[in-house]
Amino acid sequence: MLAIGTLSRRTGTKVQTIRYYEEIGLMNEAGRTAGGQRRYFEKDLDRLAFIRHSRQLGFSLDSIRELLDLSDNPSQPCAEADSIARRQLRQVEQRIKRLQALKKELKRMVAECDGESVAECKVLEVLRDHSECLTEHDEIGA
Amino acid sequence: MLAIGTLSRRTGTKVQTIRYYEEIGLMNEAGRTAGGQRRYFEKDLDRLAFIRHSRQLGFSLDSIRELLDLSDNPSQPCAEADSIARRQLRQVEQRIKRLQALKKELKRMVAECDGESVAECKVLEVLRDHSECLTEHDEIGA
DNA sequence: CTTGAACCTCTATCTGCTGTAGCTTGTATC
DNA sequence: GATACAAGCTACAGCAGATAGAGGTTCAAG
Repeated sequence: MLAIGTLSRRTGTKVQTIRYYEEIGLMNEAGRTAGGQRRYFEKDLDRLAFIRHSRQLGFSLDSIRELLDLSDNPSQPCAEADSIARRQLRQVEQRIKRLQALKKELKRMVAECDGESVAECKVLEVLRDHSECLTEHDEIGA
Repeated sequence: MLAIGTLSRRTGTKVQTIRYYEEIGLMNEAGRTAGGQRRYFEKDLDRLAFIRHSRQLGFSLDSIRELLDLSDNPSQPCAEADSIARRQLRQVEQRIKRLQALKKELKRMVAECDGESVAECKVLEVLRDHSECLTEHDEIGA
């Protein structure tokens, strides 16, 4: 039987975060000692590791919920898991694209700044006037 | 005199967001009509445009606050604006790096999936076992 | 003068946690 | 068995950065 702190250490997850995952139904409700402390089995550790790893790959908690449901029913075809992963891949690719546009613009901004007074600062000038931008960047980098 | 809806349309900012910016002190408190509605000058529009453009380039509201302060005092040297922009550039570059590692891993995941049953789904398998990962990805893409 | 779009305030919600306060439990050591 | 104290517990507040809705008021065109 594992205490919550053990799961925490072994998965690199904050104790509060584990309790939070239970609260939102991502982790099953843990068994308790007579005194009310949570106790876990190895399978709970595996589930938590799955969640953390998915988070590291950028999946939302909702996507992870779907993936866990699939994982719990091993007889279905895995097309759905595949499509969730592809969706995530597309999102990551789009974010990269947007960030690269931002990077280009920021680079140009700082390259043109010659350290003169704020009055003629290129950085501030560009921020003031979007029309000076060379690239499109209409969405906020999320 | 411009109504809040006009600022909203001309900058692509939701009305609530403009009020939110006022609430947190990014926008100055607007003047009011006798009936209590906000009214703006062109300079407020410019300030809002500056904020939105900075947000599109990924600057945090705190950074924007600093940039606005600088912009309001045009006689100082612009080294500080420059360093804020450079910091932002570094952040963007790091995010791109992390996302590219994720992309690589996700690509491999979906490439190896052959549509068989969930039981042998590569996607789920990789999520279950971090040691199958080829790339490092220890931080969550933010 | 009437209509109705646009405005107002206030509060709640979202994502994904993280931190704090104040108290209780479990376990190792004496 | 007593004691110390790390680790657990609940409950609630807070972060960024908005966004949405309820329920009511104002402005401007016709």
